Amino acid sequence: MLHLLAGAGEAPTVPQPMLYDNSARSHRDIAGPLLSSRTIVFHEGFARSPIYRVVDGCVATFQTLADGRRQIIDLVGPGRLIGLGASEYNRHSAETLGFTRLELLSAPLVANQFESALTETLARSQALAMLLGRKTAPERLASALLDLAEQFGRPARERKRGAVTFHLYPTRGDLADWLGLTLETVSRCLTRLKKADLIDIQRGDLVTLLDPRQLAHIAVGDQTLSH
Amino acid sequence: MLHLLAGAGEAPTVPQPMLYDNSARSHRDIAGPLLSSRTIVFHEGFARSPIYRVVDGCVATFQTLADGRRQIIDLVGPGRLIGLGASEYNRHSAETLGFTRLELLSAPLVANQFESALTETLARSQALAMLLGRKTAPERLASALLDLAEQFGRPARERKRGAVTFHLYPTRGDLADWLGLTLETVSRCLTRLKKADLIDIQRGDLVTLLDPRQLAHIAVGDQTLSH
DNA sequence: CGGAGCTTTGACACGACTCAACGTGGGTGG
DNA sequence: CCACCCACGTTGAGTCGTGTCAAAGCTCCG
Repeated sequence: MLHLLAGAGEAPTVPQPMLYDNSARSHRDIAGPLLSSRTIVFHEGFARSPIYRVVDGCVATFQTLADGRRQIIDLVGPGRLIGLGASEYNRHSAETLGFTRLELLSAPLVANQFESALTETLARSQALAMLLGRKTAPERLASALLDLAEQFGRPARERKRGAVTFHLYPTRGDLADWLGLTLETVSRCLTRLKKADLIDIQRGDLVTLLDPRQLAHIAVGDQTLSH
Repeated sequence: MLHLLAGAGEAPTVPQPMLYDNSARSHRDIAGPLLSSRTIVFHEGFARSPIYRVVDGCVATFQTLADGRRQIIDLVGPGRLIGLGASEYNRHSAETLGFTRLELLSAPLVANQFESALTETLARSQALAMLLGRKTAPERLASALLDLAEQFGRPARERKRGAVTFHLYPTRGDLADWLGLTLETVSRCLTRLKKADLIDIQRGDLVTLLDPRQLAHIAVGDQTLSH
């Protein structure tokens, strides 16, 4: 089920914060409505959205081709901003990947961190280009898991080799659309990573990186993954 | 032969414009030395470079993996800026792809257009991610040629269907590193585009787009290219 | 118990890569 | 001035990684 949060058709000169959540229509808080999974925050080509900070949860930003092919540009976790690269209209869409709380940033608050946030977003986008253009499927998965661990991870109870555990917001299909692969290839690579004892997945969405250092080696091609 | 332009090892707090060109060492002009092909302007991981405007020619920005795999992040033509996404150190390298004239931008000059230039760079980087993650080889080539025409093109003498001609700065290998392909695949796709009468290539580096509209259809997958 | 949505696994196909040979054009030095 | 060289480009044959299509397995939840 898809909910809409912001972005009517026309472009107000001053972007208007128009927050409402169909699934819980009582919410009108500027501060932070709780959005359910698969809520569209803003839509590519629509009037520029205001800028939000992800307080909790996960947001995917993505572009879509006419025939339905989708490329996820970034997965955004707590603390980071969404709605950045827009000009008059949004350059991409944004969708929540789980229960997510956003915080609307006021103009002065934004100005403060605008440049550094934009620079970081650019750096991540360029790292993604490197990944998409030149890395193999296992390298992409290793890179992705390390990134997610950094954004969503808490140190695991098991202290072995700095293991990290995190909640996996994206589905296999989301990961595929992020990493330029298919759902099946993502699944197969995760299986290989499990069999190599580099990761563990419990209950489908709880991931533990058992050996981040080795994953990092795989991520940059210093080491290959067996079949 | 590789020339070095900027970026010693250590990081000065205030980035120092240190322009010199080994191939013509008399140049010390801040205004605009003429750089020969394959000159490194700044290097990934080195102290942050100042920001330049490309006056004439072409600059490639790229990242490299330890094993030599290279991903070109952007090809930058006249009027656009390089050196943008850097923090304390450069996030990528930059190299000229032909005789190129740069202009050093002073701090106030930069501030003026910093945000819009950064936003445009981000938009281009995200478009590249879409291309790398989800487009086929012919679609990538069509997209690339249209982009280059916009940056380097002058309307061709022949007025047929809005044909455009431009000087092709990148080699087949450069295009491959930009589009996430191999040199051979790029060559084969260009041959197919020629045989379909969509483009023409004279003297190896002068490209004419004979039917930009149809190329645009191919670029977004609305139409496929015969073999 | 049954169904929906997501995941896993297998068999097969195909696009892009690899390896290799050959062609072409511009520059250099004998 | 020509022969040679070198970098770049083209083309072909065969391989391989990833995509496609299909079936079956989980897990949650009504």
